[in-house]
Amino acid sequence: MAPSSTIPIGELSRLTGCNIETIRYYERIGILPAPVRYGRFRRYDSAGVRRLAFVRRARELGFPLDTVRTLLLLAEGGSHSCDQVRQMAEGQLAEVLAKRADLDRMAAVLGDLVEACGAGDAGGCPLLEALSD
Amino acid sequence: MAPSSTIPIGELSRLTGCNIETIRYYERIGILPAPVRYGRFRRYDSAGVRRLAFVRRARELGFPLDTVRTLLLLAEGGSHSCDQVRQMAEGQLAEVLAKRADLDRMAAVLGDLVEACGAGDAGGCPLLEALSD
DNA sequence: CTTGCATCTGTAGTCACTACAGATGGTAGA
DNA sequence: TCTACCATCTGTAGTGACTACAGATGCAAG
Repeated sequence: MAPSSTIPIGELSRLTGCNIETIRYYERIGILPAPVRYGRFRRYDSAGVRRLAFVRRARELGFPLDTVRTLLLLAEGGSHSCDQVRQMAEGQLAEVLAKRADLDRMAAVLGDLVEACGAGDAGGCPLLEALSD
Repeated sequence: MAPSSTIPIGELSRLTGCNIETIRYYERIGILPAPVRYGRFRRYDSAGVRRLAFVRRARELGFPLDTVRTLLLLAEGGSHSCDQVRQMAEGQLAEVLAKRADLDRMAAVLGDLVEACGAGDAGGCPLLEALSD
């Protein structure tokens, strides 16, 4: 019944797809609590796996680690503050959309330049000329 | 007729929209050559302005500084190697498209979660639950 | 017995800046 | 003349989120 911490860091890494170095890094900066040790070795339980999986999923959505910290607190403390969570998600969505708009612009310009470059121009490379203005 | 280096770093910054600290940083890492000095003060000429503008434009397309270095060399040395330039641009375009695809996925998930969160759920925050799996 | 594996600690490197602290020199106003 | 302000200078450290190493330790299998 007890969580029985038996999972070594390598297996945690495999289970979550998170680099071992990254796991230790998360511990160092307080995203993950220091786990039980047997001798020098970290051992994790299922709660540890769940916590790291949570972090990974939040990171995959682009939430910065500071926000992940807050999300973890809210997830722990019961979800009374759905409003706050939604606000953070909306902020993150706005970030993502802004970055996507940037990338769209870059892709459009790059696409044009690659095309112009392909249409073998006499004299100079149109891409370099575009950058030189 | 001589380039007559009279532009101080502050004006170069204004002309190119590039932060002063960034200009000095570019100099330190060899992206920009060390300019003429009058006393301790850097003075730039129009060639310096053009070079930095080139760098800025390349950076706006997301080219990493190492690639910008190469582009500068190619732009200087006459544009014999349009092929190489096009290859770099294609690589960069692929990067941009891949990142955009990532952001699309994030935006889709975040959009769904924000929406679910908005539809006031009884019990728990659907967003936190989704992260907790 | 030694080879290999997993783990450990601690530090430094990545990328592209950005932010200071503290010094210097010149001009302009009171 | 004093002082306030401005731009510039050098050098170092901080950012975010890792990643990469060096070098030690301990255990089990061949």
